[in-house]
Amino acid sequence: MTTTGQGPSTRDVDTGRLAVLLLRTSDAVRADVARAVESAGLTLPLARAVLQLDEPAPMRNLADSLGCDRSYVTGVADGLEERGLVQRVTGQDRRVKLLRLTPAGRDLRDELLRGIGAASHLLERLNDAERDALATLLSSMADGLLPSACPIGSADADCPDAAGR
Amino acid sequence: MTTTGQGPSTRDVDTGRLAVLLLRTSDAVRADVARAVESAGLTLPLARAVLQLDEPAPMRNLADSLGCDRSYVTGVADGLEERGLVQRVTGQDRRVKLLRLTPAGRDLRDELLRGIGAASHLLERLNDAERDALATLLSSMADGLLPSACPIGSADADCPDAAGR
DNA sequence: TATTGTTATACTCTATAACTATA
DNA sequence: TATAGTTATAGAGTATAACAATA
Repeated sequence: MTTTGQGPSTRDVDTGRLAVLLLRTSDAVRADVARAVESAGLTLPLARAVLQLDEPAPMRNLADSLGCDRSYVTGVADGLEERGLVQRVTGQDRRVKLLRLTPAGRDLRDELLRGIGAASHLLERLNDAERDALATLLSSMADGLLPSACPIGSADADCPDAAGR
Repeated sequence: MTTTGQGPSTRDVDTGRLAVLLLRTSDAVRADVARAVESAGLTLPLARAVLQLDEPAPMRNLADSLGCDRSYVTGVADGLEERGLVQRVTGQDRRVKLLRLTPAGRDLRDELLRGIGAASHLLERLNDAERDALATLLSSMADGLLPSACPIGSADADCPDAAGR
């Protein structure tokens, strides 16, 4: 794939092609995931929030890890609360609200993971070794992206000084 | 990454996690790409259309390969035509309109690829071998997705019976 | 009758700005 | 003064349905 030795900035062009290929592939995966998620009665954004909530997290944290604005998380939390999937829990810092999965929310999260896996047709084209390789590569890239919940060892329960903020 | 031997449907769960990781990573790449594209004066959808148009393609084909509706491509084509990046060319089947990059369009496409490559910070974390591996994996997955332009050897210029339709 | 591209319209996702309550 | 969450609103992206021209 990497076309070698064709002058300057060729490397950027190759990287550009790789980025475009990644977008194209991920769009198809996204469509697979969206189908699985909708058949579980959720929209994609709501589902992604549920999948992010392995641990209770301040809404602000969720906004960061979802890459969206705080205001958007309000609506997401409303939707999830209506469905009985999360609870808002006031933090020690009383400005903060943590989102915590209910038992129903945890069940749905597990079901979502299975459903998404079963519906991911594009990933089915890879054998076990290839999946491992892909996971490793993506992890290298994603390393450093903001994590879902609180950084380990945060001084108090509401993780006051999360990575970089 | 693949947690082995923990009961049934564990494989689906692992696949689900991989799909979620892919979405998360691709979102970050998308953000990188969007920045590069905007600094070239285009929106992301317009840019993706330009990048898809290595060869002139019927609008319907572009809709398929972009994974969107025909009606949306009308607006995309309008935007690109306004900027002098593409021309609409009536096909042999006179219902069909091909989108063809102008010289300015081709120049911009090349510039976009360079700009995107230079702005893809996440991909910069991979060395050459890792990029090749990623490209290979993504290609395996994307193989079979509808191609941008006409399938090679289409009977007449407007590729009447494109893959599967 | 079926298909291409177009138009008009509406919906979903998401951000911006201003507000409140804490800190 | 700065930050967390909320509200109201606006914008981007995209689809749906009905239509004209062509096959």
